[in-house]
Amino acid sequence: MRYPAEHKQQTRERIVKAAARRFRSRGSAGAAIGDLMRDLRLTHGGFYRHFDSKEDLFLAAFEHGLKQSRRRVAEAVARAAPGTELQAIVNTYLNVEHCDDIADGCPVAALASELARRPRVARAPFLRPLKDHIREIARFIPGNEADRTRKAITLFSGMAGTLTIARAMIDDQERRMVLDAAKRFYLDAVGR
Amino acid sequence: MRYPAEHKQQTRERIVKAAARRFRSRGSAGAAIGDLMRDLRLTHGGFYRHFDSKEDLFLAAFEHGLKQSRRRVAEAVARAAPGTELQAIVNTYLNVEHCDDIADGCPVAALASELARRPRVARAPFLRPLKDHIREIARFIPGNEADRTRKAITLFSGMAGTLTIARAMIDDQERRMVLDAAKRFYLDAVGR
DNA sequence: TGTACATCAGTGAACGCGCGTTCACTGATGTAC
DNA sequence: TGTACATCAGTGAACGCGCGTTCACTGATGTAC
Repeated sequence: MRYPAEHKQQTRERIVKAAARRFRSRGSAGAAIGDLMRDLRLTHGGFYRHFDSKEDLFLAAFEHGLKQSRRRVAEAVARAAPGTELQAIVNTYLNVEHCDDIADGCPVAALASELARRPRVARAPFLRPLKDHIREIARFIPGNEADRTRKAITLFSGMAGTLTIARAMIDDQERRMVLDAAKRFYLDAVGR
Repeated sequence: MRYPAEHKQQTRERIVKAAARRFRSRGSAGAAIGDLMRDLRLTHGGFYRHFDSKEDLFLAAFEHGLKQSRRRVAEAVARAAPGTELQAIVNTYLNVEHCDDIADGCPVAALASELARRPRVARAPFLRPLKDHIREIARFIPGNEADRTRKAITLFSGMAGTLTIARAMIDDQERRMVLDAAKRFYLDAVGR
């Protein structure tokens, strides 16, 4: 059967969205194309009308996840009182909801170690949007240009590491402690 | 053929050592038992004389990696002039050699996201030695007991996150920049 | 002291399963004439 | 205006491969008698 003009694009977006959740939750190796498509009421064969390979989808899913993150940051900044933007960013990242919601959480916290294992060439397209994201955070850090960038990447990668460790914790209270400790630490250190 | 008394224990250790390197380099899904054993001039069948399952080995490999890390920290502390232990720890972690040597590097930086995906019960044995490690770092942080622990876990998880991001970078100079920025940041923030 | 038997680390074939990818096919709609 | 053909998102069987795990077997050494 032939589908309306916009149909293909919509299907692609549905696949990317679902994949972005799945990859973050289970990792690349843990997320099977067949399962993904079945959940969308599609069959696995159709997948290759939209993507060249699983790796192709992985990139699209990572980009989608980063876009979500950037939107979250932008919203937090918009809601923040002038001068408190950076605190808002840290609060949006280091909280229990974000920690518990890996499926829709920061793709860097969920997938960076897998990214690091890919060959150099394969990493380039992942890094471009990642750097854009970091640049946006840098805007709200005091200091000169170079200083802001350095602090932004330290803050961002540090928060991602903390989120990952917090997710490995078993006890909910401990998880909260880890997140709160880092929150205070960064607000204190970067805001200075 | 029957082997000398100590032989089995030695073989087990060889497997754990090789696995600890392989898991960190390639992740759990990327490291196959067959390849691992072949590299050790053994056959895959023999593996199950030493371990119940791949997961069993994964735990042993993680513990081994953490032991390596703790030894490195202990050595850095021993070499450090009194009062500079914390700086020594940060310098030992956030440097290009550690960054380039994922196979023998911090297992938390390499494997924490995989750990976080395991079911709660499966995580407990991984967390025990991890907490010991963090407690050791806490010894060299100024402040009261609770404060030290909080700062130690923030520092450690933050550095692990930074190391992971640095490993994803393509440009060597950029990698160095990321590591140096974090080094300065943490020395400044924690030493205070 | 010598002999028969038990032990068990290691071997390698085999099993079963999951997964990424391919491919011939479907059939409703758009298009050319 | 009507008809024949092209298009192409989606289907589902099939392929090929890798991998974790099992299992019957090997054979040198330790042990019981």
